[in-house]
Parts: sequence; C-alpha cells; structure tokens
Amino acid sequence: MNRNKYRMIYQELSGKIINGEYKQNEQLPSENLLVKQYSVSRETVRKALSLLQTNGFIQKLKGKGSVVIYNESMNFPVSQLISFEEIKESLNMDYITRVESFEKVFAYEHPRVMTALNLTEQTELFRVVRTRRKGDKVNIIDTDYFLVDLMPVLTKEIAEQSIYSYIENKLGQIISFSNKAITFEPMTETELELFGEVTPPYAATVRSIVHLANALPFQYNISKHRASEFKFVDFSRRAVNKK
Amino acid sequence: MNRNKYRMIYQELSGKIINGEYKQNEQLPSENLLVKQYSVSRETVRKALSLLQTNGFIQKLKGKGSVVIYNESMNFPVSQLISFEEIKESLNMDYITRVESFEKVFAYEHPRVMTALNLTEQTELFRVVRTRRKGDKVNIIDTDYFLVDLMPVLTKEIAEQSIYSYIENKLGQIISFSNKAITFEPMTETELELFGEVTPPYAATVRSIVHLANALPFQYNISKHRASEFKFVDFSRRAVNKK
DNA sequence: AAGTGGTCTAGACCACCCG
DNA sequence: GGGTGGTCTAGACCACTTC
Repeated sequence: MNRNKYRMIYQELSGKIINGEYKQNEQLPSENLLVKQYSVSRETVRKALSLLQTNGFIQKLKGKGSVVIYNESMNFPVSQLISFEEIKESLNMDYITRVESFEKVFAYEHPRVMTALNLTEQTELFRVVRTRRKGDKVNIIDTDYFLVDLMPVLTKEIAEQSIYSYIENKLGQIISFSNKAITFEPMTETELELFGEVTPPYAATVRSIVHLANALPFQYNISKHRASEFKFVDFSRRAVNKK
Repeated sequence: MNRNKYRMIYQELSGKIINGEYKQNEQLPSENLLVKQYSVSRETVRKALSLLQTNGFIQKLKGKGSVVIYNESMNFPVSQLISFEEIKESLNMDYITRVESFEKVFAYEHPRVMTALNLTEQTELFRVVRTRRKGDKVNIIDTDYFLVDLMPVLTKEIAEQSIYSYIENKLGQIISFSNKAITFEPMTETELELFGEVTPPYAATVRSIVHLANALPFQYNISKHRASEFKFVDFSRRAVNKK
C-alpha cells in the first residue's frame, strides 16, 4: 500500500512499460491527460514522470511528449541497489544459496572494511560468506560484513534467506544508497577452491558500501563472479552541469 | 550562463561540496534558509536538493536536514555519461589520444552496431579507433561508431580532440543518456598488438549505446581497458518500488 | 512547541513542436 | 494557434526530530 499519489502513478506506469502495455518508442499519455485520469495536480504527475525518466523508462521531449525508451534487453538493473534474492525472483533464476562461513569478527581484523564503514577498532561485525550455485557450479561468492549493533540476532538461517528482507521487514530499517566499485582481480586460492576450475582465474569483483536512509554505512559487500560470465548493465544520464 | 534558478542553486551547492566548503557529514542550510538566501520558492530549492541527492552529493533526512555524503575518494563518476576528454580534464590526467583508424563503413558490415542503433543496412557510419596512451603504454582502446547523417564533416582532427565537445558546441546537439554493459573478454590479436604484452590477455570491456535528447541513438562505443587497471565506480539508490 | 523535510495543489508564464 | 513539456510561485497540511 503506497499512499503517495506520485509513487502510485509511477508504479502503475512503470508496470505497464515492463508488461509491454506501453512499448519502446511509444508515447505515454500527455501530462494534462494524466492529470485528468488520476485527478491530481500537474506537479504530481510530473514527479512521477521524472522518476520514470531518471530510472531509464522514458525520455521526455519538450513540445512532444514522453516516449518509452525501456526495452527488455536491458537485462535488468544489476546496477541498482538490489539484493541477490530480489534479482533471483525477478529473473526466475534457479540459484541456490549456501552459507559457507558465519562468524563474528572485530573491525580491526578487516582494516579495509573498518575504513570503508568508518568504524572503531573494537566494533563487532558479522562476517558472512555465501556461495550462489546453479546445480553444482559456484557462480558467485559473496562476502558480507554487517554491524552487529544493528541486528543483534542475525543467524545462519536468515543468511540463507534474504538478509535485506530481514533488515527491511523485520528490523524496519530503510536501505537507501550505496557506492560500488567494479574491478577484475586474480582469484585467491580460497576462491579457486570454491569455484573449482576456472579459466581465466580472474574474478569480476564488485565491492559495495551500503547505507541506510539515515546515512549510516551498515554493510560492506564483496561479490566475486566468474569473469567469463560477468555482465554489469547500467543506465546513465549526462550530468546537468553544462552551462 | 544558466537561467534556471534550481540549476544555479544546484551548481553552487555541488561546487561548494566538491571544494570542501561543505564536508562529508556536515549539514547544508535548511530549506527555509535557502529559500531566504536565494529569494526563491521552496519547491525550487527542493528541486535543487533533489538533484544533489540523486547525484550522490547529499542525503535528506526527514525532520533533520540535508547531510553531505559525497567524499572525494569516490574517485569521480566513471559511471556517468562523460567523455574521455572531460574525465581527463577533471582528473588532470596526462593521457594522449591517438587516432589509429578513421573510416566510413556501412551498418551491415557491423551487425551488432546495426542492431544496437536500430539502423538499416545501408546506413553510413564513421568508425573511429582511438588509443589512450600514458607515455608509450596503451591503456585504453576506444572504438566508436557515429551516424554520418548527424555530422557530415567529422574529421580525424576532430577525433583527436573531443568529439563530444564538437557535437554539443559545434553541432548544437544535446547528448542525453546511455546504456552500458561491462564485461570481461579475451583480447583479439589486433588488440594485443595495440596493447603490447598484457597479462592476462583479457580486456575489461564497456559497450555503450548513447542517445541524444530526442532519444535518437547516435553512437555505439566499445571501450577496452587493461583488466588489471580497470575500475568502475558507481553510486546507486535503492528503487522506490517497495510498497 | 518549533523546526525540518515530504506531499500536494491551482495557477501562471514560458519555450518548443507541429499542422 | 493549440498542444506539449519546463519552470516557478505561495500556500497548505503532514510526519518526523529535537528540546
């Protein structure tokens, strides 16, 4: 249930675009029409359309209208802040998650994480290593660090399901934004063991620092993929800096 | 010269954040204060702040204010739609661009490009191959395809400078958005020749389809990087889909 | 209670596109 | 000239934070 009018309109329109009710290169109804259809003010309609535009669904053309630019082959937004379970669901993938390691550690044992999350040495962290398998083949190794203070009762069982769902639905926290870096790195021996034979022995590595809505950094994630099968898709707009 | 009030405010505030006048974790002035300072309505201030938020400069906190989350180590947005010359300028890099090849081709000779840009077989394209060198070392190979119809007078000399600047400043076209995909691919023999010895013989590959403001796809770009030196940085927000 | 950001409205004027 | 999107305003009510 979303009581915001502009979000409701956003969801209805984005849904219709994803379903193919509005296809690529087709026009959306004009703003004035949407104003009448939804019985809202024009600024409210415009808020919904702006969201569609920044998320890559439409392009607004001055004097003409809003045209759909989304097409399915955009392969879905790995570039969004989205959990593995959510991707799995939206793409109907048959991956299995296995928790390889689940422990409490101190921040100073993982200096890179300590720096990234801006922690003191004695801060306690959960360190969770999970593999994502298709059949017998390991495709992704995820290593996550979470603040113990934020979720005192994280368990291995929760980690097998969706930790994000736990944070948002059980803990009532709002996950908001992240910084990511993608690199290609030689695999470590541990990684080679988990992956099995891999050529080349390189991993596409995505490191993320994830923040809550109150701007607190609460998660550090390292996601390793077989390089040969990795694909990161992104939608971006040119900055409005130009004078 | 930007006559839009909200863009002026956006630029002034983002400038102050980049300069360090507002530092990470500091508060921006409240919306009401900004209304008074700039003598504009609150919605105009809010438009500027929204832009700062979607571009990763601030996080707005209900009941509290806007806090700066930008920090320099974000290493600048390779994830934006930005030309190599612009990156070079903003990071003070000492790269040299060399045009390795400059020719006119037909779309049907490059089927992948034809499909991506949605062209007919006989459409003419410029195909430009450029290397980006630091000293004698080739770090990036860029292959670009542009619509001949759009810029009948593209020359090798322009390609040595910034083609984006040419398109925007000379042709008056507005570059607007792009789809990118990042993959990890074996190098071809041509690429190995240009790069020289590389281990591993794999390239971090970024393919982009770039569109103008009228939604016309006009450029297909393939950017190959030495895998060992590649780093892609991204800022993303969690989607507002949640009910 | 006072201050902050979030949503929504009704209306205005403008620039752009197209027939 | 009529339709479309872009910008801006003044005011309203709400929810959240802080004291």
